[in-house]
Amino acid sequence: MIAPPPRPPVGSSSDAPKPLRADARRNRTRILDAAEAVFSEGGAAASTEEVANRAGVAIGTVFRHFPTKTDLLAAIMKELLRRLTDDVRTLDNDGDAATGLFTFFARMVAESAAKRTVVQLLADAGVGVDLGDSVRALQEAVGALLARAQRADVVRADVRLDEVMALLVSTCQGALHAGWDADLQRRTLAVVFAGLRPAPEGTASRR
Amino acid sequence: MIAPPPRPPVGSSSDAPKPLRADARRNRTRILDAAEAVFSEGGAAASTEEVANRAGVAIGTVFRHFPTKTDLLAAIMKELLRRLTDDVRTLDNDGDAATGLFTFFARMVAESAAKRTVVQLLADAGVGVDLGDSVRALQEAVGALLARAQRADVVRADVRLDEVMALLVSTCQGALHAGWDADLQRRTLAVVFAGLRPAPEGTASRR
Amino acid sequence: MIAPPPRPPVGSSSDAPKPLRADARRNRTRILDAAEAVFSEGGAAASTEEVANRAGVAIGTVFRHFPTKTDLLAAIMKELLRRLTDDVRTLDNDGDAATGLFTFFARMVAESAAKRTVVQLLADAGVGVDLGDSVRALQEAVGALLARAQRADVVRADVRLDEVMALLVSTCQGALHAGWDADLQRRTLAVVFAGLRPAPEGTASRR
Amino acid sequence: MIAPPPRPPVGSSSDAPKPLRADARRNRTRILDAAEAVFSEGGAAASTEEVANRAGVAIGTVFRHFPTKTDLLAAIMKELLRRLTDDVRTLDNDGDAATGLFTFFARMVAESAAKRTVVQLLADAGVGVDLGDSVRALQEAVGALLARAQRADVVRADVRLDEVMALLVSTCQGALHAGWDADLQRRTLAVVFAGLRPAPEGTASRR
DNA sequence: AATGAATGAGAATTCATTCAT
DNA sequence: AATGAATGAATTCTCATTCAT
Repeated sequence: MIAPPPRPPVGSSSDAPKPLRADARRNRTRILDAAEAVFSEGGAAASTEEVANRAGVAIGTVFRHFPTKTDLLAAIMKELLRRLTDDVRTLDNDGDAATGLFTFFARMVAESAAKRTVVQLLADAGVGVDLGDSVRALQEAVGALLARAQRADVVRADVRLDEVMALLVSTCQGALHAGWDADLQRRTLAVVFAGLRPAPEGTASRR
Repeated sequence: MIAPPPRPPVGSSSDAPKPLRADARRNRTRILDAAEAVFSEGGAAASTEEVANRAGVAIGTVFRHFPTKTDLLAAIMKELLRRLTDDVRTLDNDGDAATGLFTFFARMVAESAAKRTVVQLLADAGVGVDLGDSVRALQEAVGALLARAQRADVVRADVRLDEVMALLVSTCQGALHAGWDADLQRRTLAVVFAGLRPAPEGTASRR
Repeated sequence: MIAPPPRPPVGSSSDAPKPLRADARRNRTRILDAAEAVFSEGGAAASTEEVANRAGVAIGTVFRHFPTKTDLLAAIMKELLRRLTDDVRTLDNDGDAATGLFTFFARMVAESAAKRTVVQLLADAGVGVDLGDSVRALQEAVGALLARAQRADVVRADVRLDEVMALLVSTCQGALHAGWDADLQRRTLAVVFAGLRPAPEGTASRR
Repeated sequence: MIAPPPRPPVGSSSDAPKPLRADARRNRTRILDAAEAVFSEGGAAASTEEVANRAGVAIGTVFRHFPTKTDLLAAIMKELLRRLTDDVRTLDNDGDAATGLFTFFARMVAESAAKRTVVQLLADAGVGVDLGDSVRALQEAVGALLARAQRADVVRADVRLDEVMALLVSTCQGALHAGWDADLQRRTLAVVFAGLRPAPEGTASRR
């Protein structure tokens, strides 16, 4: 007579992290790792079967942990966003208001260049994956970094979080194209960073 | 008077634009138009059948003109790149060295925001599609624009074509994400443009 | 720019019987025949692949003709209902008002006993398959038969089409159970028929 | 006082109701209840996992009690048949020879209409489920009821148990189709009952 | 005995591509 | 050249059943 617990809606924020059996937790991790690798290489179009192979589990196991492919994609991306957010917060607490934002920006772009993950996934499968909270968390963390940078007067006061995020995402997305070597990365960021810095004394910034 | 079949352009693999029957040429055009629309809406994952439907031809006809789906994708993108290249050249011949590069940049980003085409395709199917010549042509055209802008002293002398293209692609890719309204577009570009402009007199640009 | 003709909704009554190519029509027939056989034997749970094998076509061909398994089931059942309806109409036009209804009833039960088709399918997959028109057609045809039988005074006047159909379906469904040999069939129908006949003179039918 | 394990009924294949631990017996009951509910709602295609959920046990527990899904289905149906048989016997011992058979018939059909159980299951999974003894028991009980009804002269003498069972199963099966409301049920049964009653005096029943 | 994770064989469906008409 | 039917591999997802904990 007891109704079965309804499957939690995809992407819901109540990620009830109920304690898993040891083997289950081990597999979950393996699957996430495999998925990150597989989707990084092949984009969201890569097959779930390939993920299972790479993780060394049967296909059914993947689907037991992530009932749909979308759930799996969402899980990877949330994990990634969590790591990034932590990273930003650390930079924010570390000190050096002058470089925090730029450091993070550069670091994220570098990582994108190495792994297609973030961006490729955002571009491909972005639709239909609900990441709400995770994205917001990252945004707020970056917001703090930006505020500090502005207080330290290394970023123009009229720059808003909006466009910083936009530039960040854009540059990361760009970074995964063939031909972006470390040098191009540096030079591209140099332009962006120059654009963020305050125009010196008498210079009217033409917007 | 019918021109003799022109020698295939260097580096292209069998573009042989051999003379087509009138109906065939008409179909080719329709297919390209339909494909651009379909792939813009649904990404490279959209089906070739859908393209055929939209073009009002049978599926076989699509494959007669473009032996593989990849060929079709390549053709669309070449066509697009050609249009862009023409656009740049026009701007270059028009005059106003001071604004050409910025105008083109802004125009392309705006178009990206409206149609997913360029970027979506680059992101999705980029792999395996050979666009060599077309991309080079666009790059050279932009290069000319950049050179003029630098001569007019509205872009820093040490900025290279490389990073301009990188910024262009990145920003376009960013532009198709939800939430990029016209205002965000303007503010994001403002940062990039500010980054491209020469640092006024005594300011040392820290790179 | 021309929108593709939308796939007609499942079970819609506009079965646009557009002229098919010869091979396509041949395959369609083969598939329907195979499907009738396969689903008769294994119930609606039988696999579409099995249908394809039996029909001697590839699985894709089955799905080209019937976009979902449900469509295929609906098609079989409509076909069957059509045959039955024709059968009833013939009996209705033939003459002998006294026996028409009983003959049809018996014939249908006999057929059910031989092939599980009708009933099995109705029972299994009935849900979700829209047969509206086809069923109504059969019902009306039987209604005519019933009316004649009542005018000929071989069926009680107070019997309604409703319960005749109910008895028909029930008996057919029963007929496919193991153990229904011809004799049991005859005896079971005898009871039903006796129940339909008018109670003689002074007998009050206790309902 | 606990009864000793009864000797397994003749003809059954290893029903060995060996004494179970208290919790095991409780689980067995819960599983059976859950299974009846689940399969009634979703037909035999419903998943065993769903049964486990509804019963509040793990899937492994279900399979420990019933090694295959078929075993579980068989168990439900046996249980159901047992209840029905008890019901018939009670009616048989109760008195009122004139109405016993009709009452039971009507009651069973009504129950079918409410719960798909009996019939749906018979139709869906009937194949491969061995119910031998249980069915026989029900049949004998109904046979007794029939004999009494015939002795009381409310059922024709030439009606055999065979066809009574056939009518019963058929009508139950029919009863679960959509549209069988209480009224249709009554009218349909009225025809069947009229068919079972003796033809009054001078009327020759045409069989 | 119970638990619940893992397995892996299907099942339905899609789609690029081929080929007979 | 065009048509559109046929092909069949690939993909996502389900579920009965097994097995380690």
